[in-house]
Amino acid sequence: MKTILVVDDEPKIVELARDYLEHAGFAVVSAFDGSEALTRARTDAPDLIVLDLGLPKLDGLDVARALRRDSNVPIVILSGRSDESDKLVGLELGADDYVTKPFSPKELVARVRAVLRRMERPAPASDIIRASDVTLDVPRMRVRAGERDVELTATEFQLLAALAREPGRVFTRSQLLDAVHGVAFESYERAIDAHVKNIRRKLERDPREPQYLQTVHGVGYRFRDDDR
Amino acid sequence: MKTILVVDDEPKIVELARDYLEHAGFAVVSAFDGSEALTRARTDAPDLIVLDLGLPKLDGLDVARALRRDSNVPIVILSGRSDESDKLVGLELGADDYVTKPFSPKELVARVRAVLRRMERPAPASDIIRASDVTLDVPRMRVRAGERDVELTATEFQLLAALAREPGRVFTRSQLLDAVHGVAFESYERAIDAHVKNIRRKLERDPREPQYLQTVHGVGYRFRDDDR
DNA sequence: CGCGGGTGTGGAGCGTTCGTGAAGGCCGCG
DNA sequence: CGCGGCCTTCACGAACGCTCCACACCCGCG
Repeated sequence: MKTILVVDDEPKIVELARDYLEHAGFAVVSAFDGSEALTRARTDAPDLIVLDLGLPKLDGLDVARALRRDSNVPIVILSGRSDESDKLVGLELGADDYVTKPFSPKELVARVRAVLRRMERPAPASDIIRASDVTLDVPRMRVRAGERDVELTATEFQLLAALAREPGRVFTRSQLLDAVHGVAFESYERAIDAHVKNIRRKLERDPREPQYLQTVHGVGYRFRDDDR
Repeated sequence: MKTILVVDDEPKIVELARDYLEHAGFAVVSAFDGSEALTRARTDAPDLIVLDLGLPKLDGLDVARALRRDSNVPIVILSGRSDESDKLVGLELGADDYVTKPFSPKELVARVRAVLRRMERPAPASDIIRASDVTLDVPRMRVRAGERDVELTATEFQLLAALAREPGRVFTRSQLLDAVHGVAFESYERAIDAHVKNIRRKLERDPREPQYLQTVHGVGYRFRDDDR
């Protein structure tokens, strides 16, 4: 269950928010001034913070800044006046959403839900290729080998993706050319060798002893298949 | 002029509310039990409903649920008992506000006004995009990078928003054109380059070493992804 | 063990893609 | 009707990376 920290100096606002948020299935903790907010943020580790800007003593802006310094917990701003809020809200402190008073509690709940949903982005599984300890993130065009990030060019990425999609399967140079360009692009097949060389240089720990991209003499290349 | 439907089985309450609401410039229709309330809600299409929970026959709760099924007309609950149970129940069915009896008619008017005001503004569709230390306030079309405010044109803003919504993801020029114009607007794809150049000039600390808008050679562009 | 074809590698060449400044055109505003 | 923004388009130079080559090395087979 997600925990929400509600910060406002007006108890009625806090209670209204608490009612609706708890009813929506959240656990709610509250704070009535800035320093209390910072303490609670540390101790209760909320998943999201609803923060009023007009706080006594420590202003909401300062609270937000302080929070941002060592965490990026999502923040939903409650801004008092809608005119003043124009300049301050969100921008200066990196809030994730804001609601202007007077607010509908239903809207608050909706925005809290929306922000939380936005935060969890587990990247669609189908767009991720895993093979051995190498991970390809296709939409981001990124590669990780173990703990290292690897920078590949577009063609190198496509070539590696084609191989890693079916670990163990052997691909001929011609097949790999097809994967890299569209279909039937006539060219020097040994260009593949050059790409493999460059991928190995960036991907392999010891390029002279390739672990991932294996050569199949007289046929082509394959990606290492762990369970075999 | 706005029409308010007042539902209560006690005529004195209805009259009290009617007096004050009409005086405040609303048209008022009334109903004294649940089924009448549903009929009037359909025929008179009120802009807001003031609903007592303790009704004979068809309970206020059931009325509210029935109303919610095919409309989202705002509802202000009049709860007889001041204990918490009614309040929670009211929340359950998505009331927009509640007033506990005995109530001050002035307070009722104030709440009705507040709820209607909220409804008019179709919820300041606040949407904030945060990526790296760049914040976009979409409804206000504002951008802030670190401590600096950045002025962008409409097209530049949309382009940046599209990229920053999914940090790290690589977009082709064609996809970005779609994001900027409607669907499939035919034009020179490299117009995107010009926009990227202009955004960089305003956004980046050193436009020759872009931190935020990264180019992916042969593919397109992406927004920096801090946490990989 | 020797031979031939296949593969690894560094580097050069060159086409493609990108960055940039500037010019043209559209549109809204005064 | 003129002016100023803004988007688009173009041209040119620079950067990038794909291709291709030359040569060394390796493997497999007779």
